Amino acid sequence: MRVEDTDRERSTAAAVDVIFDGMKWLGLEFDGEPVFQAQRADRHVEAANAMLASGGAYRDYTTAEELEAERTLARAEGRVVRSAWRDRPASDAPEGALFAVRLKAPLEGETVVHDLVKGDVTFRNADLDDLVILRSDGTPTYNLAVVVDDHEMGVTHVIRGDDHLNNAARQTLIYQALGWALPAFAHIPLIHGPDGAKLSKRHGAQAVGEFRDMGYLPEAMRNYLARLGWGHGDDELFTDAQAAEWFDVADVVKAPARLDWDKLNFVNQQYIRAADDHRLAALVTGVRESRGMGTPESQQARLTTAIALVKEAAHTTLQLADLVEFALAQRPLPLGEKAAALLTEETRGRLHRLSRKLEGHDDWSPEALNAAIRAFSTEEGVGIGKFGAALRGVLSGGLSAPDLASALAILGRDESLGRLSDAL
RNA sequence: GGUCCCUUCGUCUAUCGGUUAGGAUACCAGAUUUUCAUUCUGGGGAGAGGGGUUCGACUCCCCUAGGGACUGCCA
Repeated sequence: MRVEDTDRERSTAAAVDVIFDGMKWLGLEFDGEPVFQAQRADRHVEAANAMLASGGAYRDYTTAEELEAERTLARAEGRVVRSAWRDRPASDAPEGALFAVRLKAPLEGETVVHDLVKGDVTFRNADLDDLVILRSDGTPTYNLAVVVDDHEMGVTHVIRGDDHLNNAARQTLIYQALGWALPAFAHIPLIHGPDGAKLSKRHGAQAVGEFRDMGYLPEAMRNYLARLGWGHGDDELFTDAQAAEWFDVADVVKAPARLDWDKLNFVNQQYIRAADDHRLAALVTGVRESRGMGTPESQQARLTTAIALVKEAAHTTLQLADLVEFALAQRPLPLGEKAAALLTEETRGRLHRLSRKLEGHDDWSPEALNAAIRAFSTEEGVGIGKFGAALRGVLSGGLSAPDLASALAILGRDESLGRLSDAL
């Protein structure tokens, strides 16, 4: 684990925390202690000095204004930016002037990046500019730092977004200037938003933590994300172990994939079904808390029962919280307008008789209750539709609720009969 | 502008020269049903366009178009 924090401005403690939190939540663990790149600046500077000494780099005294002018000119001429100091003797340098250190890249020939995903990508060296490796304040830049750290940390595979494919060529030049062996490169496509625009850190970034807040399970995210840009036959749902066994960078798709909320929701639903009810209860309790709703310890058992009976309908834990809300509402429940309208004299009588029947009912399993409701319907000589909606309204207080038998089972005998008697 | 990358159903993908181009999701229809959902069954839906190479191209090559990345003393 390495935090690339060479940009001291952007890399705040909060920004770094987001990274660690996100990884921890996603369940992506790492070996050893994290390395903070900025703390290895001395090593990076040493490498830059070595390049300076061997002629692989040069001091650039160009001012910001001059650089800007050169940039416009270079663009107009359709060529890459070149510093005048590349070939000027350092003795020309103004006394005490600040300088940046640039890689002295070859002007001729070509550089080939052997990429595990994209294949061999060839760049003409003339199209590669002399990137800055040390800023005028003496701090190293990302491109130098990664090369030095990857080398010294023994990194064998550099797998990153394909927005770095161009950098791979220039970093290759740094490796060569330093006389180091290259790691294997694999540039994987970026993930785009549903509209096809790129989903990145600078454009309304979707930090992983946001998915947690939206009610997604980390294992569902792992599965969904793995399928974005990669496939293994017809397999859609698989474990981490299977993914690890099947995955090979070489199989990664070359084109960027779009994030599809519908499919993410479907995958998440599958994982919610498979998830442990107590774990889900804890998550739902958290969701309720963020909504300003408490879930007392005394309600936990009912919450867990409710989750077991309704979770198959939930795409997210947010929806799951909605689905169990009726079970945790406090008596007496307000009767919604619709439910009140359904409570005609006839229906009241019917629910009254049903209530008496349920009082004497021992088995409060959904199956038994379902049978009881059906039997009652037969006794009354009417379809369930005649009183089902009203019963639902009384039990749920207008909130969404599962089928009647499940709702009764979730609430339990006392609460169910209590809600009925409140309304009647 | 320049360099580089990419292009199979709406979306995610399978296919690695010979398939009725498969699956998932989404969508539509039907069934189930006490709301919503779930579940089940069925259905429509794709190789960007044009040239080659080949007995045969989604698969290989070229061109065009479209999309994207980079072009920073950011990462």
